[in-house]
Amino acid sequence: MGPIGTICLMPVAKGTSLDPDRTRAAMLEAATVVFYERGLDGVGIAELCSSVGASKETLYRHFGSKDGLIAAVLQARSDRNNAWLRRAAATGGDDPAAQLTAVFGVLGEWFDQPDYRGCALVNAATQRHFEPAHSMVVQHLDGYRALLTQIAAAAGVADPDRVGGQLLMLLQGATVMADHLALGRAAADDALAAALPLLTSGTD
Amino acid sequence: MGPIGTICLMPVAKGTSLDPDRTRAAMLEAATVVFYERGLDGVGIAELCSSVGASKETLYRHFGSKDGLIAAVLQARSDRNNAWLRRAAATGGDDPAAQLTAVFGVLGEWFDQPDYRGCALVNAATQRHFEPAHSMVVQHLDGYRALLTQIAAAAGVADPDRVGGQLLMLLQGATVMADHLALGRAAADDALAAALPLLTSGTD
DNA sequence: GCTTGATCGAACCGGTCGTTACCATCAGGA
DNA sequence: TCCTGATGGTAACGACCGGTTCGATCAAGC
Repeated sequence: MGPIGTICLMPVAKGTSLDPDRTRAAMLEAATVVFYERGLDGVGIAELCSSVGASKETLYRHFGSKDGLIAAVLQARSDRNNAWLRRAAATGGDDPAAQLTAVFGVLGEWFDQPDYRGCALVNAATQRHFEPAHSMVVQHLDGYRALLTQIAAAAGVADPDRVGGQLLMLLQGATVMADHLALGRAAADDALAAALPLLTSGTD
Repeated sequence: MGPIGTICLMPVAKGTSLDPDRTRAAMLEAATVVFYERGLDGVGIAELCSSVGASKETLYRHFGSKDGLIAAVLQARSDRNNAWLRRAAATGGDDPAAQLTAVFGVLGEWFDQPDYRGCALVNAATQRHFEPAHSMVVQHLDGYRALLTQIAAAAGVADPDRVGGQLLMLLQGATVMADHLALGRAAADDALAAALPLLTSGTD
């Protein structure tokens, strides 16, 4: 397994700074990719720094510690993924079924990407090692659940909270199975097929 | 975080052997508990050995390496969990819905246990570090899926393979959510409620 | 009684890791 | 022009870990 590659930004010389926090952004992006691909313990600080052409001291000035870097990476990923799903749901207009279909549609696209490795937040919390991961994954999943509950409520189901949780179960189950069983978008399609009836079963 | 505690068996003196492979069983049980609780990298060989009162040499004679020990632990857990679900399904008699209810019933009991930490196989594959974990989790999930597909087929659904996969999604999603969101048996109940309609929707 | 083999305890090795410190360097502002 | 500050590079530190080896010890079988 070679070095990280392809992420190197910041072709600056010894003492240049080039941008106030462009360095921080480059580190965050490189860490996001490599932590997701190889796990939080699969890459060390030294390799991470050398891959972006930065020094350890710079990393520690920006993030304080490896855990601080991990927390920043996870927060960014959580925000981005939640925004993805919400933007997708918005394309469904006012139809809850269309919203749900759109959500599982982008999910399927994600599953098909060759570097798909499951949910970064859940993975990080699983390979726990530091505490913030737990509260971050809770916040992350609650963000998903809020969106799904909102869709369920718009569909007029009897118990939106419960249906929202069930939809999140299907989403997470598909995420896990697409990862370990390499199912690709088929996992999202099957999950959607199981999810759609939930929107209409308990309606009033 | 103190030592492992409470697992210590084998109160044997220096050169006694007490049992041919009782030592092996004790190591396997201690490793099963602590690997599940603290992660594969959360405990070292030295602590594991001292917790059961064994020496490193004995561990390496029995398992060859830490990865060998992990593989043995995961295989035992996979076999045991699959047997659990199959035994539960058997209590449902010939009624597929009753079988499914029984399966999610034992799942709920599991979720309620205070030391519940999700699926050990999936967790191990997530915090990858050695290759066998991947094929083992595939085999593990396929065992689950075979059972669920069989139930779906008995219910007479149009596409048992597809429904089996959807049921496995609900099972895995509930497993993940019960872990990180500490939902307990409610997760299994909600998953069952979403699963039962799948048995009757596409029947012929 | 002696041999065989399993075991413990301890030391040891090579490696990796996160973190800190120091230094030379260079850009930009006073 | 000089100072300030962010930077890259290097080295070192302390801790831990997986794995190996060795000697002492004791039970069991011939």
